[in-house]
Amino acid sequence: MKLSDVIADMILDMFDDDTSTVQIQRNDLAQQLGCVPSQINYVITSRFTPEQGYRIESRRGGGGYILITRAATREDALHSLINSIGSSIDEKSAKAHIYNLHYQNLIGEKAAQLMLSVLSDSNFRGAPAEVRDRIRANQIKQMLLVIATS
Amino acid sequence: MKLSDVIADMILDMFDDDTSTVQIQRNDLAQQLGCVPSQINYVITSRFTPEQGYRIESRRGGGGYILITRAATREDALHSLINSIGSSIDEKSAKAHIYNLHYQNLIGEKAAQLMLSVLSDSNFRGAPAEVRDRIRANQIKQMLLVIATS
DNA sequence: CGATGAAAGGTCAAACAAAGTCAAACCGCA
DNA sequence: TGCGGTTTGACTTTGTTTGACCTTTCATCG
Repeated sequence: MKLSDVIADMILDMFDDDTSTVQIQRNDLAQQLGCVPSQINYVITSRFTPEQGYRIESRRGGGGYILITRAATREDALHSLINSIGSSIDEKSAKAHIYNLHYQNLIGEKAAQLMLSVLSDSNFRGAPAEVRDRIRANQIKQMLLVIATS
Repeated sequence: MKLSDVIADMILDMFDDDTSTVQIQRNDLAQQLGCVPSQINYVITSRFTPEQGYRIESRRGGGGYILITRAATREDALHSLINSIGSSIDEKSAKAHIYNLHYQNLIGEKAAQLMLSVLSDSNFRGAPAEVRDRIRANQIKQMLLVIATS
C-alpha cells in the first residue's frame, strides 16, 4: 500500500468516534511512520482539501500543530461540494471529486461507479467541450443533491 | 499463438473463482511476458471493452494499477436491455426504462433516483435534441453496465 | 524590553514511479 | 498484394517521495 494512503488512513482513523477534529504533530507523525515530514503536507494537500469538506489550520514554532476539521455532516460536505462546482466542469475534475467522495466514505462504491460511468467523456462524443462540461456540471450537481437527501 | 491472445488469456485466468475484478500492474505483467508495457494497453482496449462487458479504471504514478471489472452473469437482464437501447433515447423513454427496472427490482430506489436525476432533460439546457438524446443513450447504457457488474 | 536560538510547520523543485498515447513498422491472410 | 489487426518504442502525463531551504513562534537570557 502506498505511503500516502497509509497516512491518510491513519488520519481518518483518528476521526473515529464522531470527533470532527483531529490534531497532529507533523514531525511526530512523520517519525512514527519513518517518512519525511513534508510527506504529511503532501497527504493533507492532496486528500484533505476544503472541497472534500476539510478545513486545515496550523501553528508553527514550539508547541506547533496541525488541526484538521471535517464538515459536521455528510450532507454539509456534499452541499459545500455542490456549491463549489460552477456551471461547467471537465471530466478529470468530476472524476477527482467522485474518487475523493468515495475515499472519504461520503458516497458508496456503487454510487461512485455509477457517477463515474455516467460522466465519462466518452458518453459525450460529438458534443463540443463547452457543451459537455456544462451538461456535466448540471448532472453531477443533481446527482449529489439526490445523494445528499437520501 | 499471438501475444495479444496470450495476454488476454492470462488476464481472463486471473478472474478465477467468481472474482469479478482483477488488478494488474502494467509494467510487472509486461516484464513477466517479456513484452513492451504498451502492449497491455492494446490488449485492454481491444479485448476488454465496455461493449464486451468490461470496465477499466487505472491510476498512474507510484503504486499505480489497472483494474479490470467484468460483468458478472448475475444481471444479464440488464445486458439485454442495454443492447436494446439504440444510439439515442429521449427523456420519456429513458424514464420509463428506469421506472420499469425499479418495478422489477433490478435496480434499487437510490439508483433509480440517481439515474432519473442525471438523465433529466433540464440538465441538457442549451444542447439540441439530437445531442441530448445521443448523450443520454450513452449514459444510460454506461450506468446500466455498472449496475449489472456490481 | 530586545536579541537570539531552538522548535515547530511550510514551500518548492527534483527524482522517481507508474500508466497513457500515438504513429511507424510489421505480419498474415483473403 | 494490400489491408486489418499487432507489436514496438519514443514521448507524455500523472502521482508520489524526498530533501534542502524558508518562515513563524516561543522561551530564555542579558
